[in-house]
Amino acid sequence: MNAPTSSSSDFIRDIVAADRAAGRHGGRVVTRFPPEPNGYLHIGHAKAICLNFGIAAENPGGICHLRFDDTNPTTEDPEYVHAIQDDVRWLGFDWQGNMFYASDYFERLHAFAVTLIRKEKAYVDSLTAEQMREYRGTLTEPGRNSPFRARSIDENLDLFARMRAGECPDGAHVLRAKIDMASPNINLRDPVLYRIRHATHYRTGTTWCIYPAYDFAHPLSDALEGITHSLCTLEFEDHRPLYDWVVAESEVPHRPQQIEFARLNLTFTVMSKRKMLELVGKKLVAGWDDPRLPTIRGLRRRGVTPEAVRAFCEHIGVAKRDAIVEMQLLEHFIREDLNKRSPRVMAVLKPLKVTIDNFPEGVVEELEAVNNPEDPSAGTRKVPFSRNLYIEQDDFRETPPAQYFRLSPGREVRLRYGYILKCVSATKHPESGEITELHCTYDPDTKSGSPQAQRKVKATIHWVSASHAIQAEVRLYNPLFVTDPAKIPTDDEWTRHLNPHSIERLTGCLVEPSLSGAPAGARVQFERQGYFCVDPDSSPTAMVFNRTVPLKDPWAKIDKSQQSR
RNA sequence: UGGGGGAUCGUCUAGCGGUAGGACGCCGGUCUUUGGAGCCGGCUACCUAGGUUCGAUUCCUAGUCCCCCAGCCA
Repeated sequence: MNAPTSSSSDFIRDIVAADRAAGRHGGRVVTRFPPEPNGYLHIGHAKAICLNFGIAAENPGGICHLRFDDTNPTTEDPEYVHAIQDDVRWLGFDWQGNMFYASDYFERLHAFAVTLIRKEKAYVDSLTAEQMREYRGTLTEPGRNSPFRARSIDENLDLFARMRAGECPDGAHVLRAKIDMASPNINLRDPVLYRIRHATHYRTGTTWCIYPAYDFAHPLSDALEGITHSLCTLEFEDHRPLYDWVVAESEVPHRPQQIEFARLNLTFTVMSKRKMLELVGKKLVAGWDDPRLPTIRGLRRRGVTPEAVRAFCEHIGVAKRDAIVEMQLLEHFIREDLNKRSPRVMAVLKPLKVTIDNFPEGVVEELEAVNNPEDPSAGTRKVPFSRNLYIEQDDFRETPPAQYFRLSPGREVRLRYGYILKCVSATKHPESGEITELHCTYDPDTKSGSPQAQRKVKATIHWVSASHAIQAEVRLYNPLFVTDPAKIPTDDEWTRHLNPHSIERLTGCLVEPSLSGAPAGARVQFERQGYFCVDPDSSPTAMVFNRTVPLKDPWAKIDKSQQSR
């Protein structure tokens, strides 16, 4: 009992393992990731991707297909098809040539529909959408049979042919399964199998004007591809009897099995395509790759690595209960991953000028800095040190509170990789009283790493050399919502709950010169400021950095204790 | 008062009749030539009520609460 279990174990993997052990499907395991190309992939999709591709990879000979569920011509676009492939690949998965489109099955799907009509398992209904809704009944009342339900096979065949031939306007008829209008499961009350849509499909053009519905196309696509385990989210549980009905009545040789799991929800963000589309459409975010969005592209632009996403997905597990995962958990995996791979550099977000009065003018000393204390192989670099520096405004207090060990008049701190610095005086703006410059002295005997550098001071601060530092803009990304979306009561005007400070732009930041020419996507950790990623918009003279994980002020404890005094 | 699902620390998850485990988070300590890192310690959970059993988170019964379903979306 209570034996430690592998992190990649869940009820679905148990089912798959049991099926293999029982020799079902000839011991084969074939899964699929079936997005509709009507939007960009997000972290919720990443969960499904990791699950489907993961299960395939764990089972000898297992494969996972990528299939575009493109059965609705009005919402789909090749832009999404490309983006989806790109994102799946970026996440590190390979469909090994097994990429399919439901639209490639349209002819075969149509043939199945004709077969169903011949078996009197499907009929053409000519009720309007509103009438159909009335006939369907409610959750508590059974539905009634459509007056068209009794049409003859020949009439149905003829009508269905006319539908296909384009003789009927949108909405004139639909093809419905003949199941049971009194079923307590509403999905079984003669669901629509085909509808008329005079629209141009991004792949089949105007070849078709009738399109199969999800409930018809999906199970048959699975069957056609030999999918063994068709994993989908919980809201399709009620569709499983229909899924099985379609597969059974269509008499396909292969019987895939639908298994449902809970979709991923994250605090302080949205995962619904509809809402994301609204944010993008109303320009409340910059685009699908806005780093505040939980899209794969947004995460990527923020500097999140595929390894971090996969580690997160593996950790959250797969279960049937509804869950809302805390954003901090995702951030934990991002930090953990970045911590190992990000070189540390010094940066000053809110600069305060410092002049070292006893350091000669015009002299530049090269100090050696460690690139990554956790990875010796990352090596070292030279950082220029001179008479004029900038430090972080927060690293100086004119009247230091208790427990504040950084600079203040008369106090000493160590400059990271450099010398001990002593503050002599602070210059103030004559009117605002704002500190504009610090005059300091340094102790030449305290160079970092030198044997004489024994003296200890209470704090170490970071800095950049004024004449060497490069200009930067830093974008700080905060939670998208002020209130957790799960707690927002109504659906309308939900965008009012967006955090007005979800992005803060800091211009005039300074970073050390080693970052000059850092490519877009390069990840760094600014000493004490967090993890940042070079944005594609970056220019060599004024770099743009996106923060990957919201910052918790490391000194907050001190400041808090100050406030409460 | 229809049908389908689900309830374990604040959060996510393990458990399959035998001392309720892990992770995040939080709290405290420690280290310090960055820390938000590292290290050490602590925190809090089986929806309820019955029953079966030597023993129930696990099995049974009855409740309670939560989620999903009435698109010609997927």
